[in-house]
Amino acid sequence: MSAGRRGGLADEIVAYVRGRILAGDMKPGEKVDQDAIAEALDVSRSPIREALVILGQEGLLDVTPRRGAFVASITREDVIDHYELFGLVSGRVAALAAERLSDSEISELRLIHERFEAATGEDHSKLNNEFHRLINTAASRRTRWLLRHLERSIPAGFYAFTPGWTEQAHTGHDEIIDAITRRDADGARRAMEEHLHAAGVAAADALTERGFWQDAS
Amino acid sequence: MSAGRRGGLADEIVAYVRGRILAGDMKPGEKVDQDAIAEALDVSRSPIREALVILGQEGLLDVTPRRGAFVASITREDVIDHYELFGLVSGRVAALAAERLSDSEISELRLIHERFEAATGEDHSKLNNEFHRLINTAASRRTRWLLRHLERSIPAGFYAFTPGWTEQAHTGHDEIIDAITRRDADGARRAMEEHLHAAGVAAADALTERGFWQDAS
DNA sequence: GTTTTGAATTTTGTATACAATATGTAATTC
DNA sequence: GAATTACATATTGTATACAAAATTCAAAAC
Repeated sequence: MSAGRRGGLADEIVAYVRGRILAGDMKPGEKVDQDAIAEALDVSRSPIREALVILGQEGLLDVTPRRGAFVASITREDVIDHYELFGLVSGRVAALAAERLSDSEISELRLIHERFEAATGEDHSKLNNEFHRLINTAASRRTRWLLRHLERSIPAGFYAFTPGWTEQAHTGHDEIIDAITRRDADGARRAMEEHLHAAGVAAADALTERGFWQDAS
Repeated sequence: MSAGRRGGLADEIVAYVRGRILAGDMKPGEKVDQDAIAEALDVSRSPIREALVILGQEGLLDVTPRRGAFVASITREDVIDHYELFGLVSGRVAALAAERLSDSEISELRLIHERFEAATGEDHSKLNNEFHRLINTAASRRTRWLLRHLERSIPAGFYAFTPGWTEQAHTGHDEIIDAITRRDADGARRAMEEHLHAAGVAAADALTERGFWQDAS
């Protein structure tokens, strides 16, 4: 950890380990060696242990008291299901948004949506975040808290926006906006649930691409 | 931490701090002093820091990089909302249970329910857990994972079964069982959502009783 | 040949030590 | 007198040290 970091090393280590797992670099069931990370990143085990605790809470690691941390054995079903749950909560929020968002907020949403359509590469992820974040302003504090957790937990909101998925996402956003504009709460819920289900499939496919799931050694 | 503990001190510290917060002993906004806990429990700061990370993830503490951990300012609305979300997920599981539980499992559920009715004091919490756990067998692995988190997070599943709440819980369970027996998925969902909403109100009231929310100093 | 047992080694968990930042207090300035 | 600055203190974050448990591997027993 070369840069003159002054605090919050654990967060960087979390990002590092999560990245390696999601990249398919560390396989499910594999042991996470604290000393190995310590050497790789040139840090002590203190912040590493805190990072492993966080990843354990997120569900990416199984942490057993005296045995250590292991990469969780996540199945395709887990990922699909995770997004389904994400959709359950997001759907409720979308329904609220259809009722509570002001007209000007809806205009802003549409603007973000149009920029998404025109955008390229990296920007898609950023604009996607903006899109969902604006909708989520309709949710309670606690709901937003839960969404944040679901988002960073497991393989959510990480995968690259591949050409195919970008197109699909655009269609999904389109339907969501339409329903919200119509003030159709139930339609917004359904559209959001379907959108996130599709996102789950896309995420699972992306993980398959990366050689996630199991070790073919 | 007198007993000859061999590993997993952090979990005990989590329980200790969470207990103190939920008991209204540590007030929202108050700083959590690592040294103070270290002295009180006679442990080093290493496991304490891991405990604070966990409690931060749970939402009971606000942890800021170089400033320390503070008791989160949880409002009554947060608690109500938390249970609402809990109900959203549990409701979906109840709907699944109405479709998927075998007849013998439903009989078992009814048995637990009858024991709950007859039970006294401490047993209510245990039987309540059994009741919900059996229903949750109908859920996917990931859903159970989320429920576990929602359950231990914030003030959920902690409060004492006061006479009034026990009665209310019994009524709620009754309706849930009826709907499941009728194989009425949507009815089970509604019954579960209502049950957990009532639980949220009960929890919020219990916290009020304990002098939670704010410091009247 | 397989299983069991028992040290040697590795790795985790906790404690302590040290460095850097934040906090609190008092003196100084306007 | 209020605000600001400089210094002293306290507290956090990270590194290192040490103790205990788990894993490994080889020798011995069956």
